[in-house]
Amino acid sequence: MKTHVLVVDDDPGTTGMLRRFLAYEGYSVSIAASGDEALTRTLEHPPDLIVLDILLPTLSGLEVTQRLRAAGDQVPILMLTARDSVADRVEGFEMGADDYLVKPFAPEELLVRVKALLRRNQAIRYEVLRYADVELDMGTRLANRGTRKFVLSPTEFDLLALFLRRPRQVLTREIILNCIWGLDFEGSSNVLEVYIGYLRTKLEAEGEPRLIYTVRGIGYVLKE
Amino acid sequence: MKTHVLVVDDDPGTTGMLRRFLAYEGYSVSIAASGDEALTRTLEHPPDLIVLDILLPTLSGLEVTQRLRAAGDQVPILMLTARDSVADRVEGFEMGADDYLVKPFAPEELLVRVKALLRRNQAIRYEVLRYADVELDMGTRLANRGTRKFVLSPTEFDLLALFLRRPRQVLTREIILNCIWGLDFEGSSNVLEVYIGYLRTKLEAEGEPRLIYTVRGIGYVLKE
DNA sequence: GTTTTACCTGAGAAAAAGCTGAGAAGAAAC
DNA sequence: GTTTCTTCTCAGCTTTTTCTCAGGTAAAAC
Repeated sequence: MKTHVLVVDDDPGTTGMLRRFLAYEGYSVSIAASGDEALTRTLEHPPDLIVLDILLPTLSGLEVTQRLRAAGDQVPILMLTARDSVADRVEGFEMGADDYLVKPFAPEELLVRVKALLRRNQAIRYEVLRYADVELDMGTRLANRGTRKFVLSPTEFDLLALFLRRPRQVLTREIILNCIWGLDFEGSSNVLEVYIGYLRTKLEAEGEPRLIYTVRGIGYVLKE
Repeated sequence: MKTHVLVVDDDPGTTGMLRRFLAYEGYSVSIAASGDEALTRTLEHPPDLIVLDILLPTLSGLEVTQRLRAAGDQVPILMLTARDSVADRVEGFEMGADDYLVKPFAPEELLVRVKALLRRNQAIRYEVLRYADVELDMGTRLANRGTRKFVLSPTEFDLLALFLRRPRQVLTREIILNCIWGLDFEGSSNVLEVYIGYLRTKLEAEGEPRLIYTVRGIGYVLKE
């Protein structure tokens, strides 16, 4: 399946050029000429990347970005600006754009940035964490131990991911609390114990051997 | 092994100050005065974090960042800018810097950001302490003498670590009590003797030769 | 050789740390 | 509006760790 790029611009010259150029480079391309057309197309057929002009009819590129991010859409966005307006650039980043390009630009320059964004995004999207017979797919958010699949709540998921990124390392309670709950000090709460309990019942069900060990007075480890 | 910070600036005043300050805070510090020196040093001995001035001879901080990121290096970068230039800031983030600080800055402020970046990246390096045939892994918290593994309680662990950091050196009872128990004076307690005993039974089990010797009237030594 | 001092060690009390079931409060889905 | 899911707190319980005590042993002093 080809990587799909949505190009949003109201100038037919620009869109035509980008369509030909990106198609030639092996991408499948669709075009939108206005802000709300961009949103509609994104909902109908989510692209892998959006090239988005700032100056658009109906909704500006900034507004499109803002709405997509508000809806939780993480698609990489490459913004195009007519002039090198620092204010626009800053605002764009604030809204959640991932990169910028100033018009006029050389098509090769756009290609470099498109590739960089896709690489960055794919690396994150398709990461699967593994240790022993445990797998955690960061894309689908599914977990399994051997053939047994199980689902995790958001916090359980983050916690397991943290352990899977540092197998065999003892993670101190302090580090875990800080990474997962953002707590800088250890209060009187015992959330951590509770969530370790939750994770164990899911991770070590059906009499499977222990994977999360407690290191008394320090924290916990993931190990065989 | 200490966390390693590379400071890149062409002003000897700044680098000298940062070297002393960061060294005092427990980091190992190296200095580069130009952009390509920074790249060379990073390749030779990858640091855990880079403090990078924007204005540099040969290659600017922005270019250094760009090249490192292009090479797939994910090391956290803290940028220093002479003035609060929004354009520089945006460009810096675009290139892949992780945080920035406007000169002049208070050293404490830098420290806060350095710590935050290191924590975020979890670039905490653990060392393995060794003496004779004893190993103590600070990351996994596993101890072994030769092939025999054993586990230690938190206090036993701290005590053994203290000895392993100063092999062959006599540690006075006063120093040990202060380091491990935070006691400033020697009360009527005999915790120290008890814990030396615990450590010996674990460290010198199965007829292995003595490693912790008592120096009567003074304290204890770790030696062969 | 005896006394004194410092240290060792077994037993067990006290304290700390961690586990788990029950359930309240809030958020999200229906 | 109701139901479900998620997060978090609380309280009782279990386990481990820490520390004290008391009697014993070894080294130094006399």
